[in-house]
Amino acid sequence: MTRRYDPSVAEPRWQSAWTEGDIFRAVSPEDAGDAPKAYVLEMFPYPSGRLHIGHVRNYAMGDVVSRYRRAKGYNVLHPMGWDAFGMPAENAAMKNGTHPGTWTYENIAAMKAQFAKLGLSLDWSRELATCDPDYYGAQQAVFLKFLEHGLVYRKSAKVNWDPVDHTVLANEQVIDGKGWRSGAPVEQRELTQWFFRITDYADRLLDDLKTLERWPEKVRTMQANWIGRSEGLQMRFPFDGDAPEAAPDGIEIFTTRPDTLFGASFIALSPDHPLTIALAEGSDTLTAFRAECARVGTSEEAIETAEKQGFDTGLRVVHPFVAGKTLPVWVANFVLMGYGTGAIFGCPAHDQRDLDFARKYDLDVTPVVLPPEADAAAFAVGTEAYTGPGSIYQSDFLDGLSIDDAKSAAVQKIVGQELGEATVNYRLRDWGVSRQRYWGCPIPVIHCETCGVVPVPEADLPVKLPDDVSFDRPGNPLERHPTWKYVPCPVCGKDAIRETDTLDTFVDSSWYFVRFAGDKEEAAYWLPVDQYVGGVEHAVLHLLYARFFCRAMHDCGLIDLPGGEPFAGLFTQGMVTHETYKSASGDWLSPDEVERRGEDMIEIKTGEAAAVGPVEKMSKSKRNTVDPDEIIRTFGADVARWFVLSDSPPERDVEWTQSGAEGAARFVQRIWSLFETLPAEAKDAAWLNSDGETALRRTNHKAISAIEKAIDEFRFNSAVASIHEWTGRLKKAENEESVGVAARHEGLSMLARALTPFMPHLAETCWEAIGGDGLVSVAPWPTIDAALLIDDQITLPIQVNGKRRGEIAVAPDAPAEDVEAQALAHEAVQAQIAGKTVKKVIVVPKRIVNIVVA
RNA sequence: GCCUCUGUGGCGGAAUUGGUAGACGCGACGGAUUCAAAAUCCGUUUCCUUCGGGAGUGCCGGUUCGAGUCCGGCCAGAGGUACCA
Repeated sequence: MTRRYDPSVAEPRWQSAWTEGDIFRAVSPEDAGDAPKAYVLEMFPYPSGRLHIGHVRNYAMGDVVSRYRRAKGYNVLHPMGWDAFGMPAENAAMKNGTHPGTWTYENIAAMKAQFAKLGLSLDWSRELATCDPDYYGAQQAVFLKFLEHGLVYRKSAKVNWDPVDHTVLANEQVIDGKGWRSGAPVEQRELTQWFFRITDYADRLLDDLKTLERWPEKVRTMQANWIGRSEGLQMRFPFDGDAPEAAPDGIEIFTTRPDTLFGASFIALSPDHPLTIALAEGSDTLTAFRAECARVGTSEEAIETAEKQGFDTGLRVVHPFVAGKTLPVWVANFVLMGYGTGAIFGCPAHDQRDLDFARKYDLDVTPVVLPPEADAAAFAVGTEAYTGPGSIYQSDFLDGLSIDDAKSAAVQKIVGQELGEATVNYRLRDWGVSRQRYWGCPIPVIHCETCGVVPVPEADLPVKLPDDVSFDRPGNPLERHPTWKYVPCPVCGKDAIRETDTLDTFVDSSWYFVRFAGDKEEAAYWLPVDQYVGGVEHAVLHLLYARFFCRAMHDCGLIDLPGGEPFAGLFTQGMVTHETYKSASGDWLSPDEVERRGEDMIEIKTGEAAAVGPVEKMSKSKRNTVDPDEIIRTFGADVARWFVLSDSPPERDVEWTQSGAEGAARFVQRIWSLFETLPAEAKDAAWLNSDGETALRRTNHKAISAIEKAIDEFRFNSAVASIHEWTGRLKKAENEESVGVAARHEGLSMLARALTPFMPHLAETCWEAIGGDGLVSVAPWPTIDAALLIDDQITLPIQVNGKRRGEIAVAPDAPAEDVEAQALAHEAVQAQIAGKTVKKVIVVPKRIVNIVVA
């Protein structure tokens, strides 16, 4: 009779053994010998207070890689820390009156206790929290270095302003154009803010994407599109008649389609264009229009999805190519000031947005690109702009040219007329880092009336956040603190004012992995991160900022990372989702408030039927969250880890189900029963050299090979499937007389080691049971005997006209003629081809045979 | 709106470079064991079928001896959209 494996006993026991042995501490470069290094990192968590299953999935994946690399002989660095600044701490402070620091550090303690139960192979000796003055002080030093190197500057930029709460709102806090607390329509305000010159690096950030071979293609594409390099024409349209004072030389526009200049029917200015602002001073209606545009907030999504609105300024500009032709100048809400020059020319026939606008305001639509094969006399544009290929027509000197040739010709002409020149434009904007909030890294500068902006002297760093702040009213507590901001100017000694803005929390996360890696010298050894694992939601912002930051740090001499790439390998994992439930009265129910009875879902408390809703991302509001602690208490950490790695491919979402967790728990016992039933003498048993033994040994070695490949390719669900199949085979072998205990022992010894990255506690117990040496967590990965991976015979499917009709067994290296003959001789195949002519036989070695008949 | 991705049985999903669609797991059903149950073990499980076979990977079309995979066009969902992290 086997005794059950009890995770509640085994897991704490092994966790203590690992901690006592300090086995996950990274070995310093000088002690590492020949071992290659592997820096494995998961995106560090925001200390919200509780780990959720999504975290468990993220860290389980990183732990598989980390433990696997360790077993393969790598010197592994696998650290953990806390992305500890941010808005939720301030929101909690406003709601509960707790200090953001207290709230944050309590959350860190609670989450660290949860981490400990997961059995992760983390090196906690390098733990950091970004809200620790040690960390943000070092960050302030980096900021000042950037400032010194001209990578930081100040300019005016817009923020969402809540006119009732008198506070700046994050985009997230603007809901349908209204402040989330006050409900008041948001306004826009211009503030002087700090910016990082990320656009100076646009070309490098774009070009170097090519070198990131171990990044997902989609992330590289997203970043390339985000940077958005486009070659085009910057030109000006002089005014027809007197120019307004604000734009004496005309209106500068940027276009990527100079080939369609003959189709131009209007000029559109951004509501924030200097000319628009100047015109609004003398026009109440334009002022009102601008205010209307500001209502939607500052997010690109809101601006782009808002209904297209225009305002006719009454001004007209002259067309550069057509004598006597003039174009009206409009202000349009879809033109962004941040891109190009903040002004465009509209060619409705070949741009959908321009067309929608032109139809709404009854502006000319003149097609100038004729689709291939189209008839010039008949071609017309209705409600759909034509953006495809074709040749230029109705365009004087451009007639008959291809789009590309016409672009060059138009640019050349404009250059000749001294109206503009070819330019490269980026969608990427400089990174605004100023935040009007308390819980962030103070920007280490002082504003002096005499000396201007003065950096805080390095000896005075860190500029610490004051603790005595209040959150009883909205706004930045640093701004209204009685003393904090009043300091003498470091240069002249006169009264001066500290900067009260703090840095964007994306700055904190742009270099934490550098900090983990130690001082400049040690970081040069560890960097870049070999495998980074995190959510795909960070594909652009965080991952682009970190790439910029490392280049900037290298260029300032702060780190030694010539390529500038922080993450050599990247994996983006999917979310954990769960069914949602609603009670009869329509309230959200959590999974532990319902139970399944047959086909129906019942609310336990009331006994009433509960409605099962769609599977969605776990969220507090929908109450469809699952607490990892609860899972660990019930099933153990190994089950939680195993389940989140099991079913779905890591890059896709996985749905948490109770039955799936129960299945994983059963599997744990099944594995344990394999080890429990192996006789003690198996360790020293002799080989039988029987066919049965060879067959099992083939399975063992093939399984390890498949698992290795799956881990290398980040297909953990495939590794899990392989382990399932393998254990099924090992279970069968218990009752096969032709299989000796030596082969079973080999299999189990390999299995224990293969399980270690996934279920380390169970693996330790199993390893111990078969008399393994020391801790399996530090045991080397099994060695594969390549000879055992090759089969003598393989099964080949036979198709007739692409339909499978049978299969034959052949040697892997059988000549094609023999395979063909054997296939044609097959009984079922004969029946299919009887009375027909065999036109062709396709033999794909080791794959398939297809017989084509007529 | 724009960028990116995803879509395969009752469910999660598997399927080298285009080569046996449904591995593996969950659920369900049947059986063994048991006084009975739990646990465990074994088996069946894409759909239709006249049992020969036929259909089938979101929808429509194309390329190919052969398409889940490649191409064109749709539809639906997800992530991002620069102050959520």
